[in-house]
Amino acid sequence: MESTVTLDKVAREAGVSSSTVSRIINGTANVSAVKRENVLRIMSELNYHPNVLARGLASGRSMGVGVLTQDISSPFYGSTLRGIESVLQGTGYHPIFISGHWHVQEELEAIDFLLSRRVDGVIVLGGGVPDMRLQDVARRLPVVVLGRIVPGLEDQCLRLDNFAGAHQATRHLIELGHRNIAHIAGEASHRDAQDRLEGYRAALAAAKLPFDPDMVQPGDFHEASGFLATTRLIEGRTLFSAVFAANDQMAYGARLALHRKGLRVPEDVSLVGFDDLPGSMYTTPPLTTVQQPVEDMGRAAAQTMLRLLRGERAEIQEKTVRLIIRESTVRQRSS
Amino acid sequence: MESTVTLDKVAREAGVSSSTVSRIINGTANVSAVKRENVLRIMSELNYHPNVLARGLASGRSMGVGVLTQDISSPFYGSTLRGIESVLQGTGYHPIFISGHWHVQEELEAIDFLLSRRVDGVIVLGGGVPDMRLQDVARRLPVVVLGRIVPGLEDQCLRLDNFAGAHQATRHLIELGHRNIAHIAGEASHRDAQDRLEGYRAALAAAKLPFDPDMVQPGDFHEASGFLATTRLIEGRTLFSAVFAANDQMAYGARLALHRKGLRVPEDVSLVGFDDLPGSMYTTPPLTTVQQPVEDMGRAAAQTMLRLLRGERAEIQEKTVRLIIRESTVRQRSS
DNA sequence: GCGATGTTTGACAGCGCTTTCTTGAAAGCG
DNA sequence: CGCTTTCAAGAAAGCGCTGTCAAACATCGC
Repeated sequence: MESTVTLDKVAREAGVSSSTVSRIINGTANVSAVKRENVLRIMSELNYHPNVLARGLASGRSMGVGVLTQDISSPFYGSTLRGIESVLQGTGYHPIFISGHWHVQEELEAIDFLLSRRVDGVIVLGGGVPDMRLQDVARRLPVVVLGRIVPGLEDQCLRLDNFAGAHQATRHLIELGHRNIAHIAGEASHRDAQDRLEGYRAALAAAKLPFDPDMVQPGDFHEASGFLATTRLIEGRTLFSAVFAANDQMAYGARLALHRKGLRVPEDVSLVGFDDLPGSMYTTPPLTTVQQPVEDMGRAAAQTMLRLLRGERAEIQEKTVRLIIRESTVRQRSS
Repeated sequence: MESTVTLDKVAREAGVSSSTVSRIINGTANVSAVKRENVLRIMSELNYHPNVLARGLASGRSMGVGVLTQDISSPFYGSTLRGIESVLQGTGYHPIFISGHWHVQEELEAIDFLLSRRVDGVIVLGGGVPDMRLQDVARRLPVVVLGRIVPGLEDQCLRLDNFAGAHQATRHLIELGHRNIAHIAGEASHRDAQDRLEGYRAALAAAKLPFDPDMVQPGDFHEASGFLATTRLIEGRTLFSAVFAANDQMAYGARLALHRKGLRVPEDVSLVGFDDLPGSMYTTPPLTTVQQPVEDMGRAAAQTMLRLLRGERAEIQEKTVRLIIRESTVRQRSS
């Protein structure tokens, strides 16, 4: 095994000083064409790859962007990560992903980890890290936050209008003639879940429909909870002709519960989700849902981060949600 | 903003040398209890966090494990990453994920990237990096490979028996009385896809059923290709009562195509997938599929990596696939 | 042809940590 | 009591790179 090739070795081999090689690599200053050619040739001959650690230590910039996500395997966050990755690609910066699993303690540790890793910036996806901690971190390096608004960092936060999305979804059902619309709520402690519930209630109110607490079943954003919630709904005494689930995963669960009970979608019950996961286009029937441009948001976050890293002002443009009407919703049969 | 707290600062504050502080942090040598207490106290008072870059540079170990995946947002790889993450958690090592997108060139660059990042080990998930390159890398640092067998590195490779899985899946359909079983193949260049096709053929042969090339439709492991393949199948002249898709995502697509054409699953057509993605339990009907213990494999890979990093021998235990019979397959009605 | 600019290049001091080597003190021994 | 052994603790030399500074060299105008 050849011992590691260092910049010094390249310099010696090329008969120039290490500074010169460094300059060639970084384009920090002019270097005569002859030397440049020569050094570049030797670099590739020796298969030289700069030591990122040393570079980071010397320059103070690690070229890493910390990304605090919640669950790397979640379809929802996955798309966002992909968006971030694709923007950072080729910029010299690299994302470092770490998951908090919706666990404040873990998230805090993750942030410490990223800081000790000397990342140049941090992108935070949702989660429950106290605002104060984020403000703190933001004082030291660029921070971009997705999915929540941190006071004082408004310019670097991107949040979707969950309220509007839920409102649209519910109104869509109302316009189709549904009067008894159930809602499967998300994890009650999540801001997103609260907003979606509010959107649902507001849409009912706007249509002068009564709000029935029994029509709202708690869930936790996972399939199983959607299944259970729907089962409770069916077995309960209240009648419903439509279900609005606070996210697609719970809508999947609901779909199965309805199927189990012999209820057809959309003939017997209309179903709407939220998120527009990649798979929602391929459920049977394809799911009507509120599209969150997740990958887009990831891209926007990364772009904003790049701007901040360049010392420019953050300039994060609002993303809007959009109801995607597919085949899980249909006009209520006049009964 | 307080300037960064360095080890030296802690040492000065505590009235000891930096060596001593280092020793306390790393437990490299004995330090009198009094000093230790004092230093630890000061460390937390100053909120000191070691600079990982400097540490890596000095010690030669970055405490990072490179993970070359293909698509960070894929449900399949996502679970594996999660497994890796969970095992590494708390060991001091940290995964650094990078995606190759099934693009040899990108994968090669990703490996270079990881090496320049001075990771202490590399876990490779499938992909098309030439064996030679991996053998090369393995000469320099621990390598664990999932999803393929690299000659010379057999001990550090973990591959599932795709052939057996496909064989089981197909046999299951045959045992249910199906005689005309179609197959939606995966990306032809993937070893996994080839093996699954072989398993399918072998099962047919074992049952003395004829192999009809028209019954095999090409796909690319994504939903859309499953949809298209199935549409072709339905519109083609060959009759079939069951479909075995080379992965779950294509099975989802197939499911929808059948639905569109008014064919019911499983009443009219039985459907089997491969992978057992988290969502497959919640499709309608729940999908019969071959379970790959993906998260498990991720864990196994990470554990093996840890062993290698400790200088122990790799000892990667075989994982087996298992057919999960759910509700998308049913006995062929005697016609 | 000479001083005044401007540009390329090398020497060298860190970046924050680990680790070897050394020292000094305490402990052990006959 | 004088010696060796043991062990905690400090000094100092890097790890591989960047970036400042100043020297060296080339270019130009008059």
